[in-house]
Amino acid sequence: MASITEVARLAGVSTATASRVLSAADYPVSVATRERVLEAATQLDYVPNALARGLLKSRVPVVGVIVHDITDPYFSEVVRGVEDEAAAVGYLVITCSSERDADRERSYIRLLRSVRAAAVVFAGSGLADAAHDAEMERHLAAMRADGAAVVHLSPHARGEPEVGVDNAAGIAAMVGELVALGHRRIAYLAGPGGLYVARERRAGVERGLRGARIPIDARLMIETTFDRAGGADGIDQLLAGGRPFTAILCANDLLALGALERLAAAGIAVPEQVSVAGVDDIAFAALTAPSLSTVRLPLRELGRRGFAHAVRQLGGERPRRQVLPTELVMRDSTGRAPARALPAGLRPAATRRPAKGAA
Amino acid sequence: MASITEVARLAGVSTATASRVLSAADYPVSVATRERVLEAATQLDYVPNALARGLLKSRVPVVGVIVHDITDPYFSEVVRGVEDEAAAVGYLVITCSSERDADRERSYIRLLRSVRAAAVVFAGSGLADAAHDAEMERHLAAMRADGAAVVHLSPHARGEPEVGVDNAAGIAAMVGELVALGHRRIAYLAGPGGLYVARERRAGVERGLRGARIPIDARLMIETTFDRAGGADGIDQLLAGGRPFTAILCANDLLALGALERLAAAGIAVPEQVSVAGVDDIAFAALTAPSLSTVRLPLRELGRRGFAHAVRQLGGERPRRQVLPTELVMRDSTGRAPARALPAGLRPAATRRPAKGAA
DNA sequence: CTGAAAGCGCTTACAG
DNA sequence: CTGAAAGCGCTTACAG
Repeated sequence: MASITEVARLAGVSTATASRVLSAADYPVSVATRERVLEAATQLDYVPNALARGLLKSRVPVVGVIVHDITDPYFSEVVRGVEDEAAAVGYLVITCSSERDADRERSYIRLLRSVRAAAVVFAGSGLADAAHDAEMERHLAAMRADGAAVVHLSPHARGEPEVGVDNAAGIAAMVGELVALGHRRIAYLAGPGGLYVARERRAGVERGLRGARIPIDARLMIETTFDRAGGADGIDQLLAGGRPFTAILCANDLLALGALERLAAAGIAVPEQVSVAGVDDIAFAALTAPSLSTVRLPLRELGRRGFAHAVRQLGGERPRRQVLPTELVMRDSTGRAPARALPAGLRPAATRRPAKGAA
Repeated sequence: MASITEVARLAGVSTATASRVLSAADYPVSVATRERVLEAATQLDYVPNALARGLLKSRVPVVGVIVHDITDPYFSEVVRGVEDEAAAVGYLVITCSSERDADRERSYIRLLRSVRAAAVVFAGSGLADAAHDAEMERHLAAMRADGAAVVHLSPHARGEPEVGVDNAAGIAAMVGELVALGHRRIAYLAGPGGLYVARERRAGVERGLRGARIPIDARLMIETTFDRAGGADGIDQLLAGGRPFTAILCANDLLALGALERLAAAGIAVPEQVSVAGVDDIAFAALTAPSLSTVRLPLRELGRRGFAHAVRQLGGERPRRQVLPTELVMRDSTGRAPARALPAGLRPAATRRPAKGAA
């Protein structure tokens, strides 16, 4: 690959001059010289070496995005947002699926530091773990000290995200909507208790319940993982638990999908016997049967804004925190509360359930 | 951030020695010296500068993956496979959503070259376009000349992929399965005619049909985009076309999802009135109602093998081409052929359709 | 408006 | 087993 030296030679100028026309946007160079350099560059198919430049600036136009799993539609949507914005300014995006594993996260951060990524955005929420947090804080401090931008899109140990979403308000609104439909016994599949975003959403549910003067029944609040399997498990626990409920709110759509599947398998009609709702509005939420009512999060926009925030940081600004609005999307999985609450209202055929034992 | 110079100084050795213990895996260094260097490195939280190293080797441990859209579950799955394998050897993966747009693809390749990515894997299929192909070939030749690895996971202008899947065999098998279920009038939503993978799949369908001695009816072969909207459009065209059919095979699952939605909206029962099948087996294929019969492609494995192939290329090997097997997954969207074929068998209520006009 | 030269942080012959 | 030195491809004061 041709280097700037070769371009300079072909154009009959010094590398300094070549560099100035090729990268310093507004450095004064005579028109004739400029043209000769440009001509030489295209002739040699010159592609600037970002490593050499990065070595000088100790920063390369690359942003790392730490996600739980790029395969999870929540995260691929956020990454796409980052990518759209990044592409516009010539940045490349590195995807890091950490599986919320401290070791993987650590090693990704290290690699990102080693390539001198200009920015890192944490798309997912932090997992409460003091030791890991402390170490992560050290890494991030080092990155920042080196001039890199760090942006969070979800709550974490070190506080609120630079660009986020009002999880609590969104889900509280959904509680309100369910209450308006006549539901008073609302079960909640809460996601992992250690995840900050899950805590925030749970707080929103409790706020919504309190707002409707509905006492919080701890036995209807189930901790789960954050995937479809968690949704199925949650349903099993609720049915086994024996506490009546007419609606199931899920801390995210994946949980709701799992719940819907499990409910269908048990022959329980949605929304006739139970209403189900989620949070996120991933692409597939509109395609389930019945289609899923959910709290829409502006995922792609979150990614876009997150990257834009990083760019501003890099530019020396101290951009202000942003909270993007959520939106209720009521589809077919929610309806008026039935006369008889589950699990008492279960049809005999559906009472079969795993022998896990009741609470 | 501490440099190797500082580590060397703290350890009381030359940078050459420090470099040798820190990176040259098996260079002979006395145990005592080695320990002092390692000690100094951890004490200073030394993170090697991949840019400096990359500048020397003119290659950085980073792989770019060109996808159509990271948000498409097909591609996020492949990317995850690449990532899993890459993480194991300390490589980072850069995601490039090109939207199959020549300009975006071009600019991504340029950026990838500028950061001296060690490898680039093309996850998606090429789009037939002579001018673009020629330019791409130039870029790739330049990358290869510079020692970078280039791997394709799908057919393209320059031929067969280094690691691929037998698209034609997979879909031909699905045709066979439908024939076994009594279908003889099989419609096909073919995807974009310009896409090599779509051509390959179409050839598979035709092969399957010929194998069953079923004449190919061009009016049942519909060109579409490769997304849900294309599936819906395809259904509209088939219904408007008036040619009888009892099954609809789709060139990918996204198309099948769109078809399923449109069919449901039209009140047509699947599989009672029509069978529907796809290709890919994306995660959601199991969750549709009815669940989708499809040709499973080992997407994650494709990504893994693709990256492994690149690594071998980088190691100077000339690894052989691989074709991964596909697998038929029959779920609930396919069944025995009905007595009356669509669209003649349509219930009156479902004949309403867009005023697009018939073929 | 232009150029000579130093230096970013590494690795690697070359010499000892 | 260890070190001095050159050089990868850029950018940027500094001088003119």
